[in-house]
Amino acid sequence: MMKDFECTQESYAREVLREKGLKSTAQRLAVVHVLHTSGKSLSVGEIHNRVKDMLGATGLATIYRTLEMFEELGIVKRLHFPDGRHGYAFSQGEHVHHMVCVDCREVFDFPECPVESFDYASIEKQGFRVKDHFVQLFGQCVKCAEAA
Amino acid sequence: MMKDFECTQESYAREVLREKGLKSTAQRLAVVHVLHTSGKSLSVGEIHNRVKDMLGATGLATIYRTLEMFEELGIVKRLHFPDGRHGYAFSQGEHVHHMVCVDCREVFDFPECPVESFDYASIEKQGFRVKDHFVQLFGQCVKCAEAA
DNA sequence: GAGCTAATTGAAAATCATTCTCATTTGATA
DNA sequence: TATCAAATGAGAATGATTTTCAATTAGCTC
Repeated sequence: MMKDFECTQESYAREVLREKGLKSTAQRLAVVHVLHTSGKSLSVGEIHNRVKDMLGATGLATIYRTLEMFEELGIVKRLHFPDGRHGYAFSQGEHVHHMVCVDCREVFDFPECPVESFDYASIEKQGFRVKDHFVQLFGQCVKCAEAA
Repeated sequence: MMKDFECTQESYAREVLREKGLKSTAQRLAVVHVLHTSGKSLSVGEIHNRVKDMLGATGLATIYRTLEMFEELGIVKRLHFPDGRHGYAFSQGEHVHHMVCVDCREVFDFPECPVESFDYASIEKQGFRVKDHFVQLFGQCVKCAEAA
């Protein structure tokens, strides 16, 4: 039970989990595997289904718990879609932002942060202290552009 | 029934509604009023409560319908919070982004768009055509910084 | 101002998403 | 391999959102 599908991403997750004294369960590694190999962002339900394909019966609550934990650990990133839905994508801890194809939901990284270089002067003048930011691009990927 | 609380923002909303052939109902104008005067982003439930204070019994579904419609019309903007919740803020159609105080949820605009000036070259090279973006800053406003 | 009509609403049910509870199982360590 | 806290599964509970449909109303027209 477990292994078979081990790869760099799972090792990375194992490492982060160990550091925090958390257990590397089959379910948790399966979530990493599913998100990493899918290449696109997935909804909670999709993740649940794919994990069930790998492991058999798996509680939905476990998926929720795992995703919440992984987000805090920086292993996954929650994405918001224009239609109000959201999904999760694998993310190896670094500061990257994502572009999402609105058609196929595939996720692409762009490591240059558009906000990083932005001059906060006018904002800080109002006394607002910026602590974090959320940036996400929407568009259409090559494949979907061609298909259209 | 209606009026009393008419102001520039309501007029603006009326105008947008008329242009689209939609009706300016008391409920719709109340949503505009509530969002505009609150100055901060509100959850659907908060909006519902405040509208009920103004108008008496009002269906929650109407609030949902109104917010969805207003978002399409550019009258309100949906904001996402780090904890997964979301809220709505008044927005007069222009392209602005928002900073949200994570403590009091007050919303501040910043009209300069950090992404606008960003060089998409490396992205477009991948064939990805950027169509829209979502940018939101999180931080702490003066009042909350002082209170802490 | 009254009448007409399509758009809008309220209320409750239905659906969908998320969290909680608790008995059972399992990973990590010794 | 025995131990035990951590993690899981199943389903109930909660919360958010959408749908349905009969009743109401805004925006005409006269």
